[in-house]
Amino acid sequence: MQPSCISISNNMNLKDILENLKERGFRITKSRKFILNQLFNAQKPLSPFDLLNNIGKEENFYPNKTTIYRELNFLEKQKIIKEIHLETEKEKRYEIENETHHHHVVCRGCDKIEDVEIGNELEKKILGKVKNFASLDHSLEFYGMCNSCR
Amino acid sequence: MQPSCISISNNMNLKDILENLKERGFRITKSRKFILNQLFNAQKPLSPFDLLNNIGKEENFYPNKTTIYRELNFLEKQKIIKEIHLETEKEKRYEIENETHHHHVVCRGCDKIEDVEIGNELEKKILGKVKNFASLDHSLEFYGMCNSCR
DNA sequence: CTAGTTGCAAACATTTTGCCACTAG
DNA sequence: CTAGTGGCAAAATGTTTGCAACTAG
Repeated sequence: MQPSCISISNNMNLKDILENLKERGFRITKSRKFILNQLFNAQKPLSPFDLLNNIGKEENFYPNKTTIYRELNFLEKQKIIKEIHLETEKEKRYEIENETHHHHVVCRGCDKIEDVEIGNELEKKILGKVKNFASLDHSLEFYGMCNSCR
Repeated sequence: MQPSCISISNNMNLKDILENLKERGFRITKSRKFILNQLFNAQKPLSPFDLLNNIGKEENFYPNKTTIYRELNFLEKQKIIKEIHLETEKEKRYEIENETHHHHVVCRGCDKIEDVEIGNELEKKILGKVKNFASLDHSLEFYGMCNSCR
């Protein structure tokens, strides 16, 4: 059963998200809660590898690698999480979608990742530079050396 | 023999680049010329897959897959080409480095890729948004539907 | 009960490595 | 001649698939 469309309003918490999924016929499972918990508590976007690594640290529950990948794809399709591509690594990363729009800066030294907000006005100016394309989306990420690494 | 540092000045042509490499102890080989030729003539950044596909179309010369990857890495290290990451695909793409700084817009429909220039002023404003990081670099790519696809 | 979910093994796609042979200069 | 380069097979990495078994509601 795949209900038509989804609209996760901004700033939903973990409980709301799970509730919303349940109403739409999906289940609340351990893996689902595990991944969402991890992403909600992480200070930065997590990769499948990160998640696999964190398995078993909090409770003795050991989901399979396949489950992690499948669940991440599912949550992305539901627009609950979003994919982040960083040039400094080949793995994808994911973060909770329902946050204010932001970008990231990655330290080339220690791989630290911080959020960067550039403001609505600048965002609009940037998008305004592209002509003849509709449904325009964009990715903007920064790479540099943080204070402690240089 | 790996000479210390390189500075490819802007707007070098293929001959200059090869000359520069030769002076620094590297060789002018068929694979090297093949890849650079392809990248110079392409209308968009090329992936290893694209290059492998174009093998044998112009001359009967059949470099190995490994060679393509190795050469791309070499040329990138020499700052002759640069890597482009597009969210719509998992392969890396490469383009000649010595062009004016620009970004890309990718059509989600037909995968067409066009260059986007946003101007020095805006570039500076964007970089100015990141504090406490040095040697700051950034990637900015757009994704949307082109006129013919929507 | 039953559709959604999981585990396992195996397949896949992309990229890298080791090692030896080859070649541009 | 010799360091730089290339070919081949195999490994490594990250992700997906097929299928049968399991489970939340």
